[in-house]
Amino acid sequence: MTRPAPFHLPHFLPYLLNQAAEAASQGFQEYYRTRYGMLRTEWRVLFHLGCYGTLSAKEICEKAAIHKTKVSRAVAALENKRLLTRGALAEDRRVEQLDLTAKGQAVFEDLSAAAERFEAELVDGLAPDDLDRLRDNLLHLANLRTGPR
Amino acid sequence: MTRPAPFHLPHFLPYLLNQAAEAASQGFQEYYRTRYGMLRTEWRVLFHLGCYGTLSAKEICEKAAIHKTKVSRAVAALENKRLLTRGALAEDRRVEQLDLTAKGQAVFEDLSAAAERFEAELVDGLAPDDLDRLRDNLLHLANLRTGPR
DNA sequence: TATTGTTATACTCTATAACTATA
DNA sequence: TATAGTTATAGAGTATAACAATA
Repeated sequence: MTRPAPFHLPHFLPYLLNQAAEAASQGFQEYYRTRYGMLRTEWRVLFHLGCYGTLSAKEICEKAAIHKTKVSRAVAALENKRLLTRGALAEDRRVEQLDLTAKGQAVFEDLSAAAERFEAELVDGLAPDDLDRLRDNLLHLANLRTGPR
Repeated sequence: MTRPAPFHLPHFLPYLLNQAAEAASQGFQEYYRTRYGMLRTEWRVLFHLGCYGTLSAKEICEKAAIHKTKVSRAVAALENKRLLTRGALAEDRRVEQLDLTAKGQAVFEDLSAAAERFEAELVDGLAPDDLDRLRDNLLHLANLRTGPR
């Protein structure tokens, strides 16, 4: 009688990645939620503008692999909080140029400093060499599929 | 004038982990959803019973770090699909022993074979040595926090 | 009183289709 | 016709509190 090789759940990459992602996001999530009442897509949009400067919604969609409906709602929420402004683009009036306000910039700076602190905690137990490889490998996995989100 | 070090979003571990986890889960998720109409917590519960044998709901909660309300609903769904049975425990009648039915076992075997195939695709571009380290590092990150879920 | 498990509820997240306006 | 962005809606995921039954 043949028995199938036993499946070892804790080694299954999609499972392991989800557990690690949830654990790693926890602290930062609580920070931006309680401190600024922001949701996940909101901080992501804010960080894209903070890191890359002026962008259109579509450019954020492409860079972050987030669906346009999610970006649209996040932009509206950030606008209500006075963290960004929309500017018209003369050449193409369908496009809106998004920019952080001074307040948005300040929030970005606080959040990115917090992000650095959380990350420092996370990588505390990892060898620097491991960390580089980890990032490379995660990036490789993330890019295996580039679909709508 | 001092400028803060620029924050590099694609290197931020919680972000990178989430992108990788989503991309990696995609294929398998579609498989168990379209083929068996199962949800995320359902396959996780099924796999715990398939991998470890008879368990109580509480034991699944602890092993998988899933909140008891989610496990409760997943167990009810799997029971409706005739994939598991509940048995009373004589010593403590609050506890229910959960076991896969023959059908549940068959589904587990099909899904775990599918999981192996998806994982093989994922790790295709990784050096075997990298993969071991990756698993170790992910496990380390996942265990930094063990909270309710 | 504490524990196992269920139910109710609300909020966040995701996915899709239909829409407006501009091109 | 196609593109940028919005709105509506439903389904999935998460979190919490209140509850029943048993210990």
